[in-house]
Amino acid sequence: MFSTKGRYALRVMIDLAQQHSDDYIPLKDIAERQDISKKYLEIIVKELVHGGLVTGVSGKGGGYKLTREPSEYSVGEIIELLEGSLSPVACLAKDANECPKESVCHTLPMWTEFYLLERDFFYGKKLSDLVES
Amino acid sequence: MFSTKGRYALRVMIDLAQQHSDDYIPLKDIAERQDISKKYLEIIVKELVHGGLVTGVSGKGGGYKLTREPSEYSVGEIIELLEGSLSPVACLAKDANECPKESVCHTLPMWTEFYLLERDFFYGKKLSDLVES
DNA sequence: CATTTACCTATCAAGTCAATAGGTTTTACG
DNA sequence: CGTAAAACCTATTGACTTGATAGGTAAATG
Repeated sequence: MFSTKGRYALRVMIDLAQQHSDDYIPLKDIAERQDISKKYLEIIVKELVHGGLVTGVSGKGGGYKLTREPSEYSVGEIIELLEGSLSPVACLAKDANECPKESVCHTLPMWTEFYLLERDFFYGKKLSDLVES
Repeated sequence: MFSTKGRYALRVMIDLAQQHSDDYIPLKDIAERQDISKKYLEIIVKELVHGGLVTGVSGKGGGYKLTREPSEYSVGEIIELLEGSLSPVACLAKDANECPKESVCHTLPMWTEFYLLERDFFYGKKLSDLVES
């Protein structure tokens, strides 16, 4: 199951996409609209900034803004940034050390197949798809 | 990510399927072959018994046995029994209380679509498919 | 009656989750 | 220059989950 980090990040991104204004949007406004603690959102938005998905500007009139068009974000990259990996099992995650039983594992082909399916699905979905619906 | 409970359960089921003997297989043997703590497997196998996927017999000569042919088990039911649900989000899980924002949720259709995809995948995969590979 | 096995209850250390708390720095505006 | 608004930063917390371990009881076989 996906945690709130990935799901809230998605909601923040959708919220920003819906404003289609060139202004910076204060986190306070997003938190109120989405009914999520602003303090908790800070943690999540920080990662979005570090990942280059949004830009933040301090001070009065500041806030956050998308760095690209909504159609240029995939849901997969947003979730993967916050959740770490979409992999169903640890041995397939990017930073995994190779499993010694890999060559005799009866389940690895299935996990790999599912992982590809999942990636195709979430990288195929664009942020703009969610805004419109 | 799936936890060890679901993954170990799958390995136990595969191990049992591979014995294709009509004898009961002691958990000790399975634990040694799979290199998993027998004590920990007890917890997992108990749930397989309660779910009716295997039968257990106590005493000398006892152990565990599948209740059906390997081709009659789907991977989905095994994982779902141990992991609780395949749902990517809490609001889609079986015992979920209805979300008040359901009607305005921009992500629910995507989660639902993914959930169906996932279920199709794991219920389509049979235990026999894993044993052969 | 001794051995082997499943079966049962409880406990535990470490980690993760979902926040909260309390600040500092940056910027715009009057 | 001062003040308000905003991002940004570090730390902490309580509850829960994970992945086991411990120590027994009950059942079946020879």
